[in-house]
Amino acid sequence: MRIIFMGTPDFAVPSLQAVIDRGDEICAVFTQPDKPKGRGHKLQPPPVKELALQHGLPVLQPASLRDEDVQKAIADLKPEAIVVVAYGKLLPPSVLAVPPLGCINVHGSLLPKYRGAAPIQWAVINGEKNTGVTTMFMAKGMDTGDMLLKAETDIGPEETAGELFDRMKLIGAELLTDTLNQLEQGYLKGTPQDNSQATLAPMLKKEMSAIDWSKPARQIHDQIRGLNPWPCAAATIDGRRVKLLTSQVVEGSNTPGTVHSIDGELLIACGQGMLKITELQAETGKRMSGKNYLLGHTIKDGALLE
RNA sequence: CGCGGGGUGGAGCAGCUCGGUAGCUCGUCGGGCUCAUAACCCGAAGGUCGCAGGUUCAAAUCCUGCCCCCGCAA
Repeated sequence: MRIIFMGTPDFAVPSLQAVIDRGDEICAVFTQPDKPKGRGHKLQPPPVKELALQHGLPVLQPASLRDEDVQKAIADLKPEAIVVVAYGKLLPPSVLAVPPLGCINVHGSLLPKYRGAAPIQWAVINGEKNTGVTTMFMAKGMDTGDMLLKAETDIGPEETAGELFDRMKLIGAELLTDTLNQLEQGYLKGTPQDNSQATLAPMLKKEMSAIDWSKPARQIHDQIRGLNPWPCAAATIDGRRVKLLTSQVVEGSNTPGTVHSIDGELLIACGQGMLKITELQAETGKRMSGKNYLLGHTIKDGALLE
């Protein structure tokens, strides 16, 4: 099949690999422009670009798809299908109309739930027991198109969004392969979404890292693992900003926000139950266990801010 | 030249400003003690203080260069 692939981050890499492995004719790979990243603000290529270049695929990085020249270029490529995986840009209607087989998207949720930019993280934050990947035909709205195939997966009670991400990008790649295979054979049809069941999973914001310790430990635990690895739930201990990376819900109770050192473990009282901080990272430090943190940082029993 | 923090026995930290005995918590090993406890007590092993130069009678500490790690920001 003659395909244009559009994608940007790590999540899209296995999907691009899957298309490559299928032996499709990839006439172009669209990805976001290189951006200054990391210390030193060096320009860094998106992961998808790196893989594309390794395979000698033509890479295009337009700032916008609304540009008429860009749209014409896409049309001139005459793709049979456009595959979009976490591209990060909206496709205008004129682009959606280009490929005869349609624009196929890989989305990290069981649609119509969790439409939007951060479906995986929100599923964890909300304490969902399972989630999945959906492939669909793209339509005008945000993740509103007709659904093609789904693959479910359980969410572990301690699993972080990052870990789930790493699993789901592989599931997504497999599902994409199945979807393309079946589309090629011509018997796969889209199923409309039940809009009444739709929920939104908007982009995460840094402000979400603040913890309300009056909430039940369970909820805070979900917040911590859902925001890991970015932006990460954070607390201020002795005036130092500390990211809380992983945790466990334990028995106990005290004024919400109170810090305790019990059995050498770092515990924080919540509105209901307590939270054992199993892994954290201080401002300038490496990530380490709560135990190790306590070895080098004397913490008096006291309240936490933020 | 985006801003900033850090590399010290196995782990996490202090010491560096005001150069001169290697410190703390934990772990490890040996011994003791208790009905018991995240136990406790006594003792021991274990460190090229990231690397290389420089200043000095003397450098973990001051100066220079390099390597590695990390936070912010994006």
